[in-house]
Amino acid sequence: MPIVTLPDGSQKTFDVPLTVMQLAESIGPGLAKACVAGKIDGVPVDAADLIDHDAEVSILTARDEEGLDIIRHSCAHLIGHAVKQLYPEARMAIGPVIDDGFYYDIDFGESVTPEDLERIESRMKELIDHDYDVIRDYVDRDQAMLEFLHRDEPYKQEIVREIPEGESIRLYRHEEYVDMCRGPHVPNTRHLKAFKLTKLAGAYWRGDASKPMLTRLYGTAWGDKKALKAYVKRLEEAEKRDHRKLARKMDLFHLQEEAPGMVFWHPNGWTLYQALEQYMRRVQIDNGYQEIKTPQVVDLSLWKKSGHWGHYSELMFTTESEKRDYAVKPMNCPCHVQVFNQGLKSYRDLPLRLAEFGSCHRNEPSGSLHGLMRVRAFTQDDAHIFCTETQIQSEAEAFIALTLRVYRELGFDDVELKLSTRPEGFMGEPGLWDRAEAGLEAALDATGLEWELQPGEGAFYGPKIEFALRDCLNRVWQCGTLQLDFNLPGRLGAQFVDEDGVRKTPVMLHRAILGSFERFIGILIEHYAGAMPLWLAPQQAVVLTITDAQRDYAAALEGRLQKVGLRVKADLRNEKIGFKIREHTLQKVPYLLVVGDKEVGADSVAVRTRSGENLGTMTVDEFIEQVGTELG
RNA sequence: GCUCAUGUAGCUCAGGGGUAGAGCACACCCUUGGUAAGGGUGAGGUCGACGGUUCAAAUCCGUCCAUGAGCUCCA
Repeated sequence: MPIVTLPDGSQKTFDVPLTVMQLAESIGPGLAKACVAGKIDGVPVDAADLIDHDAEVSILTARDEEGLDIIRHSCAHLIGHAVKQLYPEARMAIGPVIDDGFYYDIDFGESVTPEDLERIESRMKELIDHDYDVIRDYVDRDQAMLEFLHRDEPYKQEIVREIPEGESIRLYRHEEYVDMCRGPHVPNTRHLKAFKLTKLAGAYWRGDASKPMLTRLYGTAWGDKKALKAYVKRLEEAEKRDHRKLARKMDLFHLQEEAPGMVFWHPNGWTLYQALEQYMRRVQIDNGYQEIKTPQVVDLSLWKKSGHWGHYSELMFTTESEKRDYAVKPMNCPCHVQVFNQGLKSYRDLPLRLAEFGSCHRNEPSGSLHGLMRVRAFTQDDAHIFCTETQIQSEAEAFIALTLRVYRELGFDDVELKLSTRPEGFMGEPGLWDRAEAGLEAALDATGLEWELQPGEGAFYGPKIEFALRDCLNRVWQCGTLQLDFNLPGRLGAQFVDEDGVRKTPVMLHRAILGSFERFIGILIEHYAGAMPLWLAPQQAVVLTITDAQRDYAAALEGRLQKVGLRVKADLRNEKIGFKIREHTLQKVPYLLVVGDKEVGADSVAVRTRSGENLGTMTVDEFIEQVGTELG
């Protein structure tokens, strides 16, 4: 006699246990039709699952985020159904849900082309039109193993083997195809009509590069075709923000074959870069950092001593001269320790904060290069803080606060914070790690923001905090970082004389706010879709003449505005004003200053913004004052 | 590094076994026009590189390089 409590608080009493679907039917035929699954006391269940006790039950439909995920998950199974019909030799691995969609990793035993993807999608659509019911079976481990032995599915067998004995396993039958899954899944394929296979790629089995590479088929699925269409449209719009495309349009930088992963900055891009660097320099000076500069090329012996050669020799550029081997620096830390090591340091010198806009080279794997986001030559806004163990906490707190402030000022409120703690085989005494990790946790909690714990992901020499931002396609990129280091100072002989007169080894904090200028600028471009804030815009204003009669006035105005520090150019070309406005609007120049005979006579400009807003006519002094206020 | 795809004019792209095409950009001329593309003429290409097949390769095949998507990696 289950009493069912619905999400709106109403209750229904039934004489006998009933399925979720039967409950939906009792509420209304529309809901039954839309029902993809349910939740009993918060636990997602199949529509075919039984409600046999008093419970809070909700019906999931495509309108619920969870309902959508179920549709996506079922689409993955549908891939399996179609693939096994078309490619009986294919071996199915795993097919989970991801943001906006799903994928399936499959071992086809042959290469798969985009044409195959179309074929598979067509077959999936045919199968959907069967409107067949998805049948769910509960089996034990032996039965599941038998099923996948019969079907010769080695990857599924491997998964079954890892499921604890005695646990009930759910099999989902799609006509002749069977998949194994925690579920829940849709009761019928008619719920899967709004899907699309989007791309195909390679992916290692178990995410392990030493294991076979499988073919991953990606897809997206939605509650209805309208939502699918809107998603595709959204994606297209997002791709227009791609920093590589905008860089070409705005003439910011380029990359070319002869220097893969290394940036050729153009005047516009370098202006933006410089504006950002000046800003960061100011931030560092105001926060107790001292700027230094260290060599690009350093004898290999230092990299051996620091341990980097042992770990990263493959990824380092090397050179040789007069029978000495050198490496192009892949990071700044060992050099900063050299600066610290000059002269005997006292505890009174700590914390000592050394900053460098450090140019580094890493020979990243060719396949990982990605526009400005992943390059081989980059400049970090790097700094190392040498301090005592007791200073770690306050330094970490100050750094996190500073980083979040900088991000806010650059327009980012949505930052992903992660804490990575000790891995297996960590170095140093456990007590030190305990205190350090607790300190970082407390510092993160103090921000009041959500953060993610990544247990075991820290470096062997210390825990770390990461600050990550997202690009136009929602891909996550690590930017800021704070990394504790209990190893390097000792290795490279850094010492200070403590209060008690004893020489001790300082703790070192590696930290960067932007991470690298390259990556951060890439993120900035996509974040603003090229329309940079006034202070970062390569060109802040442009003077547009209507006819040649205003050439002298425009040229003089250009000089006058440059003199007050604005980045301004005059466009004196013999073109129609509409043409010039279009061009500079597309270039995302914040202010377009139109001058015709009327303005010449009144020492004024007609101001239009890149967003198309007409601010009307104002005197040149008024304009200067206005942008001065805006720039702060 | 791995899987798949792509590489043709400065850019965006079409074409495709018989030695190249469009739009925009560029140059020159006309036009002097008040808020998102005025008109005309012209110049511009070893079709990513190197091999192979062929009477003939930009086109077909192979290798390499770069780029894109994803995987792995990222001190």
